[in-house]
Amino acid sequence: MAEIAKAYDPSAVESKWYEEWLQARAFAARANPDREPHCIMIPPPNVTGMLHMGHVLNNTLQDIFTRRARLEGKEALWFPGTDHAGIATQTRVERKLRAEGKHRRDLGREKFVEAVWEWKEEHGGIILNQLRKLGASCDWDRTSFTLDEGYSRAVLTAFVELYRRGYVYRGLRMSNWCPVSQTALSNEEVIMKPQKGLLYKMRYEVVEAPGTFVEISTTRPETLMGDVAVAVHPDDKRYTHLVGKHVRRPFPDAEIPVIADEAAQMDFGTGCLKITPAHDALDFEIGQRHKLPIIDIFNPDGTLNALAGDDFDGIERFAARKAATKKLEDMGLLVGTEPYENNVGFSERADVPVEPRLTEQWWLRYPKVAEAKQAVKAGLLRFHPERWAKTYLHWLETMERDKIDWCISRQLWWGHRIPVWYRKGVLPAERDFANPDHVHVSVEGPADPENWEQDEDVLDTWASSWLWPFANFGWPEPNGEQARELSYFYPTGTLVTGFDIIFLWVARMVMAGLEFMGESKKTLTDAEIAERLPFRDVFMTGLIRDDKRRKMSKSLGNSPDPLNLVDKFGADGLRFGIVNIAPSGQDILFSEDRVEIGRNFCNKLWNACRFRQMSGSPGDNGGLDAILARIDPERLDSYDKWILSRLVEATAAIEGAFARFEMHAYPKELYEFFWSDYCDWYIEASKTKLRGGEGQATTLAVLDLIIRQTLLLAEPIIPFITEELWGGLGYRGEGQRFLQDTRIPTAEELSAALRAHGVEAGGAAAEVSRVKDVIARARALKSEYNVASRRDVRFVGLAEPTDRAVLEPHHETLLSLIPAGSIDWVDAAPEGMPAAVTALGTLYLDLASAIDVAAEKERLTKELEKLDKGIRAGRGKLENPGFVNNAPPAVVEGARKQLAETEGRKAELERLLASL
RNA sequence: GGGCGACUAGCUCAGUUGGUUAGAGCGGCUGGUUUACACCCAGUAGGUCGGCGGUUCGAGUCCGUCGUCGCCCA
Repeated sequence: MAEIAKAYDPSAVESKWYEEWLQARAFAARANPDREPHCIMIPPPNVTGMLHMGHVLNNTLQDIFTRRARLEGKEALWFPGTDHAGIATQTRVERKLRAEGKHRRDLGREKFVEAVWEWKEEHGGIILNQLRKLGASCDWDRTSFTLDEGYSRAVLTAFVELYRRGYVYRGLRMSNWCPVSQTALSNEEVIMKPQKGLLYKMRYEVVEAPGTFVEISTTRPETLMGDVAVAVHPDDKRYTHLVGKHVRRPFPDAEIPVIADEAAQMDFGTGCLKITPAHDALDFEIGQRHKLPIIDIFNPDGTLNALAGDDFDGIERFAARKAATKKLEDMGLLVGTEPYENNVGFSERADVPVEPRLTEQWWLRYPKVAEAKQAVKAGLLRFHPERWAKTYLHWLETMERDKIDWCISRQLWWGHRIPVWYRKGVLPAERDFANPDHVHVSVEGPADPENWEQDEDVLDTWASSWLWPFANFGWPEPNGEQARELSYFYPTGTLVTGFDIIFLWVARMVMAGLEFMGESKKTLTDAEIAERLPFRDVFMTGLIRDDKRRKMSKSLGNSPDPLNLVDKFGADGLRFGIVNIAPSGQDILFSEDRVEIGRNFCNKLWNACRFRQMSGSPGDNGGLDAILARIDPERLDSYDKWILSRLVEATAAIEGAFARFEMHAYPKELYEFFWSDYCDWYIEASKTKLRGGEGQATTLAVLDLIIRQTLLLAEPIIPFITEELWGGLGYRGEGQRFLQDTRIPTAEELSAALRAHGVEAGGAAAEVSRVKDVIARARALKSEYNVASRRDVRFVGLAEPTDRAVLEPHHETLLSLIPAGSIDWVDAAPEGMPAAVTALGTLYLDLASAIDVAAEKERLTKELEKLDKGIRAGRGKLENPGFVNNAPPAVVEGARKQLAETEGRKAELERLLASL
């Protein structure tokens, strides 16, 4: 590096290095028996999606895990790709068509799908390029897409296999219908939202007793045309006499029975429930129990049909609600309305209320549910933070208990078309799924396609992405290399994802892995579960919100474009910032000023290296041993030893953070060590030594050693700046291209290397902390007397000989760090000077002007009060036999020491006060 | 209705098997262009750790209970 600029400018550095990494294929990984495998599968973003802050956090974490693994000498694969996002993508293309006045049906299936592919080629992959800007170290040559040919084959194979194994069936059932997308949805794609609406109270006349009425409450009067009964609770004495009788449905005019069913809640409204089996899941069940007819009054697009009567035919459902209310009112049947809040299911993509609708769909009974639970219970699958395991288990248990199946068919064209063919000429009503002459299910399709018609529907996107961890390695028919990779990289290491898709994706991937990664088996042992799991650890990130706790959304305009943030803070700065503010698994309150710390840290790192460069000519930095060889252990002072032991500690702390998946602790530890300890104290203390003299070479080597390890510790989080500095300061070893080609020394290895070189780093901490105390108190005293900025002040010191002996070697450092012009040690307390009582004696500030006795008294008294509080606490403890007898000796000893020190300071303060 | 979580300085959060006199960043205030860094440095104010009770020699940390807020599932 020629000369380091004053401020770090990320933009040039970042694009330069990313280009170099790509050129060198630095992120390529392969099955390599010489190394431990480490594999992360990217949660595939929507192919036409754009990068948002959630992606930034999520992918930064994946990159951190991947880069750290590389530095640990593992074969690290981060597998990238995108999913086809059925509804989202299809909707976007349909919107474009609509702008041209066209509908997808005008194009026909084939042409429409072509149009979507064109859209995908044009807009797809943007998000992957955005990830490159972030520094993502994916093995890009592997970039996968869920509609790729090989991947599609896996999806169809899974369907066919599950059909053969009895998990997949076709059924006429209540499903969630999105009137905008006009497709069924799974439960997981329906978002419950509390809605403020009205509870309509209306009355139906009793047929057998004209002139008498029953009152019914409903939130959806527009469905009354589909009513087929009124239900009351069998124990409800108010209505016992009506059960078996009839009420009049006002329009279309009909007599419908009053039935008794336990599902009717006595305390809801009047206790009378209108039953509309075609448009409510509960009503459907009640209808089944009582063999009631089903009247579907809705069209697929959410308008009403002819069955609702001429008045309503073709009317949109919310307009119909108003019209029905009006009509009830006109007929004198509307008793009243009251404000009411209830939960309404919304389509995740289209954000409109879903209609419960009776349709024929393909369903999947979840496989390996027991094993999916066992995986967590046996500790084979771990969630971080751990509590998500409860959410996961709870969902699986509900799934099992309520026998909730997964609706996997979608009435779309963009996706994997369901590999089922129906014999032409066989009417749907007569279709026998057990008869292979009627229904053909296979990946290849029938041998005589002219006699068959393929199912129109496609599969849910999640029914393809749940195979992600193994379909990407060529399952079900991996070629030789893929087979080696599958057995090498699978099960993958850590899945990094948001808790919002724990059911949609995480739990399903687990079940898919358990079902397919190995021969078909009904039940699995723990050992088999361990082999088949798609990943061992699931790291859950929080949701990013704005600083007012609102979700980030386009409509609110509170969602910053990550690339703008990259421009502003650098990719490194953004990465550091976002990980630093992300608490473990909780919502993250994002604001730009909270990310500044990342940019600032990079600048600090940059300038610390700049300082090193300006402090002396480079030495051999080509490896840890080369640097150690430049250190003369005899010349290390306590500051050197202290910072080296802190380096080992920081290395260990970061190792611990990774081991425990405490990612928020990682940037904090780095920051604390490098900024607070190294820059604020060590560098400042080393400046006197760096001015020249025999120790200079050793000090420079210590700087080099600290920076080297810091760059290695920091690279996973800030890869660009570390790469730049790594090369610039000559750390690149023989034949190495990048920082990542170096193995990071563990804390143990580092401390062993230091010991082997004769450096005993431990033991200096206590001394350094006392010296720091002296400096801090001297600075505070200066500040108190408004001479903080003066470098020439004189201090007079009074200390026990042992304490003075400790301070003696630090004389120059004290002068430089306080700063002070001189410290003169005396044997008797001087008069008329304000004083600071430190851990190593008392320092008097020699002021030219007279001391303000009153102010000094106040200051000392205040400090005395603080000490008294501590002394009371300390004595309280030590006078308590329970504490002395029960607490660990080290704790008791610590308390004694502290009390003694505090009492010593107190005595000194009292003496000072008395002397005033 | 079932479940999960949060409550610590003005704000956002650390605080790992209970053990010094509870910390950081931002913000506030004071003073500083001392040749690494104003994306900086030094100093400083600010907290009955949501309330109450319990266990313990010792509780921000464990247990109970109440309160407030958030999320998930039905």
